[in-house]
Amino acid sequence: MNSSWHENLPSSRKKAMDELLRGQESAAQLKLVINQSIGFDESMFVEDLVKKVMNSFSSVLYILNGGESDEVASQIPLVGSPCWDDRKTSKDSGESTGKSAAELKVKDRRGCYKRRKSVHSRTYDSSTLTDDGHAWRKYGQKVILNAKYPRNYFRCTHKYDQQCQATKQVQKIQEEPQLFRTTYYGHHTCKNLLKASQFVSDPSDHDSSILISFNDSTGEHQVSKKPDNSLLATYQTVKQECCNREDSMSMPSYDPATYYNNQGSSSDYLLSPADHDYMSRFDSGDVISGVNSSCTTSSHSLDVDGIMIESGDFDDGVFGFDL
DNA sequence: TGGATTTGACCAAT
DNA sequence: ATTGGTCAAATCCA
Repeated sequence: MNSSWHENLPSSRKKAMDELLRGQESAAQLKLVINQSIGFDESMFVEDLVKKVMNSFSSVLYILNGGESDEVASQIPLVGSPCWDDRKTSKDSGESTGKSAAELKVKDRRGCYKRRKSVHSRTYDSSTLTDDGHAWRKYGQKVILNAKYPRNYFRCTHKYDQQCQATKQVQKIQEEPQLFRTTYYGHHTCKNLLKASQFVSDPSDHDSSILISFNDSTGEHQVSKKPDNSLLATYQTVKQECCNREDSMSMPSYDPATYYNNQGSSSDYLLSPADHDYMSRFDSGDVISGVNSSCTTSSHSLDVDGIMIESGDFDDGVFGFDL
């Protein structure tokens, strides 16, 4: 992600996008004002409306921007390319050509992945590893240079049956070994609706707050709970992210990711419990909100992130909360 | 026995 | 040449 997309646009389109961004910002501010002035029930209704408004902004921005995001484009293999994931097919074709399976395997894998650099990510720190509502499968662990703890790689369980491209990395934070840093890449395009009903936040958690860190240069943000003493009532999806080895991770359970599509200035926002609720409900729209998006590639979840990735290149604070 | 994890190897980016 | 992300065979486990 870089700043060129915005600079290179025709001036009329750029103006339109700037205007939309202002409208989006205003909607975000409106939400905050409303949250402070009305009751919980009304708040939920209003938040829903604001979310729809902001999604509309995001969708239009997305369309004006060409309807494509680096993230999505870079992570979905092209049909017919070596990465197009039908490993059975590639194996079968390998046998039919007479070349050794090993040789072909190596060739088939060429160019099948790229390093993440410009890809948007959401980083979330937590002292507990609890369920984020999705089924993950570990596919790798790597010792990282100058890092005391290894990095663990997870992909969505439905990568192959539903072509879901979501992945995440989990690593103990060296400075704070009691904390885990989870970085999410891509979006779930799987229909994993079973999880939604099980996604219940702990009422006791209302006393806690969340610290979100925005990083303008990278487009990243972090959401950390402080204090992190919450555990969800139900955890069920992470298959085996727990082990007892000292040099690895201790992952008793998984926290529902309270990361969410957000972007703004390089400031830290200390959210109120109400905001936490809000985030819990709308995060990952797919499984949590159930308001207007499902866990599909359609529209908003993707669009929003696509836009928000790039919005970091705008002036600080252009975006408040992206819903 | 099928699905999940482990772990060494492969490969692209730097 | 080094490093990080991914693959896939071997292994584990319910």
